Amino acid sequence: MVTMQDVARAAGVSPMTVSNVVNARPHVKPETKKRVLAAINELGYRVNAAGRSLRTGRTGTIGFAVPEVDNQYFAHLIGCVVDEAAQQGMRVAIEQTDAMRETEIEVVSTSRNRLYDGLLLSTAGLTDADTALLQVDYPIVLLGESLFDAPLDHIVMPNFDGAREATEHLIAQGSRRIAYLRRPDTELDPRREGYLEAIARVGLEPILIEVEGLDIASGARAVGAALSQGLVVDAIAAFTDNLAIGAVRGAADAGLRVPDDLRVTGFDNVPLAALSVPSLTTIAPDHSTTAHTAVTFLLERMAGSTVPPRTFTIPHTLIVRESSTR
Amino acid sequence: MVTMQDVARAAGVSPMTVSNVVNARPHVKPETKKRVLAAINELGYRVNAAGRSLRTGRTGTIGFAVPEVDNQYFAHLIGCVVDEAAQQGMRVAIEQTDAMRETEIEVVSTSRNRLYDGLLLSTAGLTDADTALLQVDYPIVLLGESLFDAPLDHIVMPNFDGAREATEHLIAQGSRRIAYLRRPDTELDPRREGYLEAIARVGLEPILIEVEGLDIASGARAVGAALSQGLVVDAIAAFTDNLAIGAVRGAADAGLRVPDDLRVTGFDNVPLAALSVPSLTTIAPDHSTTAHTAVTFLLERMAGSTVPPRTFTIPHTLIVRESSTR
DNA sequence: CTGAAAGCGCTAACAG
DNA sequence: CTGTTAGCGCTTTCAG
Repeated sequence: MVTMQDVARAAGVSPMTVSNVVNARPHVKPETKKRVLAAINELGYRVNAAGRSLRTGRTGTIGFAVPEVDNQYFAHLIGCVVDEAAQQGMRVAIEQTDAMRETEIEVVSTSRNRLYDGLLLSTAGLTDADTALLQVDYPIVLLGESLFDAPLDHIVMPNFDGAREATEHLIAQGSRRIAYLRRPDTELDPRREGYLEAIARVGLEPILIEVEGLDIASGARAVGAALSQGLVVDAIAAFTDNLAIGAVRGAADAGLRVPDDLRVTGFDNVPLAALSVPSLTTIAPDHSTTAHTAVTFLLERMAGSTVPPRTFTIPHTLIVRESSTR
Repeated sequence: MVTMQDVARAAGVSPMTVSNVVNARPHVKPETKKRVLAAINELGYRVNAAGRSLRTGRTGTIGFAVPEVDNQYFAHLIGCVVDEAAQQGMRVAIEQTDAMRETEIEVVSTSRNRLYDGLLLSTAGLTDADTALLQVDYPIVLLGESLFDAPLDHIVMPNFDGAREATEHLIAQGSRRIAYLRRPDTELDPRREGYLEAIARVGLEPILIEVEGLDIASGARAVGAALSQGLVVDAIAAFTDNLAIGAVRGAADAGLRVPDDLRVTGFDNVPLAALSVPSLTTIAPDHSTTAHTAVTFLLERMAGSTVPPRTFTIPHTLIVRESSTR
């Protein structure tokens, strides 16, 4: 391995000068700089990130822990975060937690994290009881659900309002038997609360269908099973776009067509939502604003900011497409 | 920051003993070990990855460079690779290259890579002329297209055979005006060659539709435009599932229904393929075998293997679904 | 079974 | 503008 020492020797300067050149610091005579660069090229020198990190205490990498990479919503968000971070000169390492509390805790607390200058944590499994675990000596920004309050910056989805608006839209379209396709495993779901509020406001009967997982197949199975068991509904508000797309498939399996027999709405506005057949009515959070705000908050903390923890609610719009209109 | 020194002092042992405990090495008296673990817990000690890396020369992280994270196919493959690597005790950092040659070169050659013990490179922009750039002092395994031959392990897609089989399937279904939805920017496309072979074998006329990008929207636009300009086809073999799903959308925009008016096949078998409406006939490469083989090859190289470069062709099957059958 | 010494590659602080 | 010194936290080596 070629070290700074080697380059310094070859160029007839000190390692410090090589360091100055490599880090583009001012006050290096052009002539010297040229000699150093030539030596770097000739020897094929690359700075050793471990040495630099050990010295500076920074790695230039932020971690991004997501429940699942293979999920339209997170895949898209990862793309946005990677772009945003790259603009600010940071790399992003992805950690997959499988939405499991243990894995999330492991990501936060094990040595792994020392490879990161900060962590974006899209948590799905942690609860109020775990907030103490989030008190670590590097910055964390929480992303996604707003299920508990740790003293950390927090980017939250417009869960309650978004789900309420989607449900109101279905009501306005004329649906009266509106089911909510609910996530499993948690009693705390602001989107369900939003749905329930809209339903209660006009005196309709709430109908809940529970899925096993958050993938498309789970949505298809749950809706297919419910319909074939004789459940009568004329609309479904799904917890996510993925589930909504699965619901369309499940309806097809039960011989129902969307939107003719059944209106469907999603949540997330993943890229596919605009392009599936039928295209999907959904709540669209602004993904790039999300990524931008999350990365900015984190970098500010990494730079030492001590302003009180902030909560940023992602702006959203209802996008009406084919799946809910006739 | 708590260091090994601190722990050693607190436990009344030497740093070396702490190291031995942390790394689960044998020959530490149980009693000593208990004392050390207690101190670690009390002080909240975490090993510093930079220090360890600097000393050992390894980081425990492999890089995975993909053209695009926000792409069904790669998102799914990333999930498989992360799982596979985790089983082997490795972390995965994702690099996004946007399929650009410059970015791919940057990933390979800049200092960034020193953070990785090895690199999985799913290349899309490099050509024969660039193979010299891939001669670096850490292992690289190439993934995906087989457009050039570098002296490296290479996992290749069953491009030619897969596309030929998909096209033959469309012919067997009765289609006679079969278009190939081709990727942009490259003259080298083994999938197109497979399509052309199948077409030529039965004396049909080849029809090529070119897309601008590889996302769903591009497929929709290209097919929608071609059909509305009067192109008459009764089947489309698409370069990828993404494009196929877009093609279904584009056909709908032009008033055609799949499979009634138009048969469609894809390539990749992304999770959505089974769950879209209509479900998508496609070539299914074995993703988990892909991930397993890629990670295994890379770890073998990292362990010092010097066997000649290997080429592994991913096994595949044709999965017939609704989009191509009436 | 445990410890002492040395050094991995880099850069902060200061001196010249 | 350039060099010297020192040390970041860890583990390898070898001695006890």
